[in-house]
Amino acid sequence: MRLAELSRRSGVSTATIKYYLREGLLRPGRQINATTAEYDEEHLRRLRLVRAMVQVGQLPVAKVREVLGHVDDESLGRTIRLGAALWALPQVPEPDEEDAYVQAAHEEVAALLDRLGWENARQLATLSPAYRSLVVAVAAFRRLGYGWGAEQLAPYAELMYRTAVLDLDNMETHPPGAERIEFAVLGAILNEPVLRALHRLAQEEETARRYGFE
Amino acid sequence: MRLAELSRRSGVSTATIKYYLREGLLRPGRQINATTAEYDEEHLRRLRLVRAMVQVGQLPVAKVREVLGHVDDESLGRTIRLGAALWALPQVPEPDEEDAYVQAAHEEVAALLDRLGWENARQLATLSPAYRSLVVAVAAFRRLGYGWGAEQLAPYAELMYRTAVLDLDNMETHPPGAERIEFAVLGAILNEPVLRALHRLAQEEETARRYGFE
DNA sequence: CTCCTTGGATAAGAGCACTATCCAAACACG
DNA sequence: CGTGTTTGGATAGTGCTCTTATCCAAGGAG
Repeated sequence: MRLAELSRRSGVSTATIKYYLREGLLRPGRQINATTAEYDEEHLRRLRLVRAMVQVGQLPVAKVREVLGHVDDESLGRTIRLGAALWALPQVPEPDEEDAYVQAAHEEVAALLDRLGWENARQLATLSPAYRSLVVAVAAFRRLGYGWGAEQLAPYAELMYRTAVLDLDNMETHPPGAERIEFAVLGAILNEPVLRALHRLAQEEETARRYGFE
Repeated sequence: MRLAELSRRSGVSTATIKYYLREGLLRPGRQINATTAEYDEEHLRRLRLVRAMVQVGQLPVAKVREVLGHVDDESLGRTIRLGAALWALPQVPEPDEEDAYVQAAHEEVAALLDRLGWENARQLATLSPAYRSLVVAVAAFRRLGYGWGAEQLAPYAELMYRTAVLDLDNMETHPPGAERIEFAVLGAILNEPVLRALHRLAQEEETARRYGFE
């Protein structure tokens, strides 16, 4: 298939496909001659994956390249590859460690992990971007005068833990192999919009149940 | 307090504060004379709120203005004000209703709501941006060949429902009044990063438990 | 009186995701 | 054949957003 057909079947303009090729999100097609290149189903699939990440997952193009780079890196073990891909996801800006609110949030989050018995997360704490993101968010709440402590966070954390269990169960229904990582990464990226949407829908439902539409 | 002090206490540069003033995110200070204006604690609070929305909540500045506009709109009832603010949050792009994947996703999501007995959400379906976001995300999965059906979504939805119950319980611990809406909106916006971070942390924890670190 | 600071207006910059324009090579078709 | 369209690659430009820089006249501090 040539570029024009790839464009038609994916619904992405040729100009944008060229852009993705330049950015290294898509491998170049098999060059037939100076002015023609041939693309295959794998390109189409990859292109749809990129689109899903960009449009639904709201990932910046540079991040997509980084994530796909980890997914494709054959030199790494599977778990590491997945982890590396997930850690490459965009995060909130670096916290200012001098800030008193940030320090308080640090302690709060550490206490939360202890209370939950998340030993592994506790060990990864200084490294994990998710940990830092949590600290930043908790600090933002505190700065505004709302106390989010381990006590309030714990029930949310329990629910998220059960969500993560679902995620991994889900992943294990797929046969191991190269595309399992792709599925896992895709899951991690596209699950979040799904969860967010479900969360907002649930909020609407529960608000209506409690207070009606009035 | 003058602009320079507002800047110092909030950690936001004077240039950026001026920008927010221009954009109408911050009410102008009390004008003392031609070259001096006086700001108070309320300005500082609002500025921190704006910063939290922009930096932690990742809201575009235009959305922040819109959301705050709804929060401040005294002419509306409280529930409506909250709803309007939440519906102003950024969503995924409009789905292409012609697309077969989108149509299939529509049916899947409708089936899900029926199965869950979310009558209110079902009624709001055509209006709610969250519903549309869900449809888009599910369609993206299907386009890549992964079937996300009502069956797989239901357990996630249950967990999100319980999260929403926590949200509202949490909100009700705050005394009713003007700032309760601010708290609710803030909660809706800043909760999401918190949930996302907890979710990722939980994934890391569970992955490590199942597969170890390497 | 002098020098620094203030707030407002305007312009400038940087980053991102695309999009439009050219171009020469190559194929399609009457 | 030849003529007109299509191809992929290179380059530059667009529109948007958030933020910063530059000017400016008026005020205030020492």
